[in-house]
Amino acid sequence: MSKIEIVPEQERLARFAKAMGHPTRIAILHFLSQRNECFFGDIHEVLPIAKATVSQHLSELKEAGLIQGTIELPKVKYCINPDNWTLAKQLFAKMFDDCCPSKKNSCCS
Amino acid sequence: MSKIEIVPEQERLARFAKAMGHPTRIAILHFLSQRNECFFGDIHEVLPIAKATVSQHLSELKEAGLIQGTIELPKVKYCINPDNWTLAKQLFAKMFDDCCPSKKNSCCS
DNA sequence: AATATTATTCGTAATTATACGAACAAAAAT
DNA sequence: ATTTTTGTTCGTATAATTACGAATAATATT
Repeated sequence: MSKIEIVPEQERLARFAKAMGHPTRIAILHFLSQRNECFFGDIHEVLPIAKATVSQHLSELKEAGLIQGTIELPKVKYCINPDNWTLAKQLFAKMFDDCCPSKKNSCCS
Repeated sequence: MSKIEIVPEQERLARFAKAMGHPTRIAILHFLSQRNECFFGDIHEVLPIAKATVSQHLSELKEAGLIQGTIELPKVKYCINPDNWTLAKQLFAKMFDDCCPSKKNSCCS
């Protein structure tokens, strides 16, 4: 049997998933998705955690590519990264459509 | 401003995402999605890691609910958990549809 | 120049994740 | 009864994550 080779697309999907793998970061993404104006302070204000921790979570989301931040002194404005958001959406959809229960002859029959 | 409350649905989504947040586990899910028969040995055979590690990754996926394992002595058969697979698919889709770039007046305009 | 505002980075502690080989468990085959 | 087959669990080492307060940076305001 040939070995599994993990392709870049799978690495990317795992990276997106990892970034989404914390309740606070899901909450941040949801919050960002509901607002036009999204400054760091707004996000921090509604979360029960220290600002250093909020900043860390935002970094994780930013490094994964799911959000982007722009400096608007003295504030920093965050928002969803639309291109990568679309990419992530597609990669997840592809993954989930790859298999059951929609597909016949699946392992889940 | 009211505080964010993380709802169970978001906890569940984060749990799914966390389980998918490793390239090896993405590869395992993809492998399972492509096969009818999925024994532990088949999975281990195609991965370049120790069986103890494979078992750990399968546990993580199982505890998150994405897969299920049934004993067929002396083997263990793994497959996608169809109900939770559908749930995960829906939760991710809902998350990604919640926001841009499909939505107008989004934060990403 | 000094102070205030805003958010990141630093330093650190505690927890969790990842990986391995060895030991173990359970039943089938000899 | 012993051996073989198949996976899990144990013990352990290393790395990464999560969280906090304090320190810092960068600019605007006074």
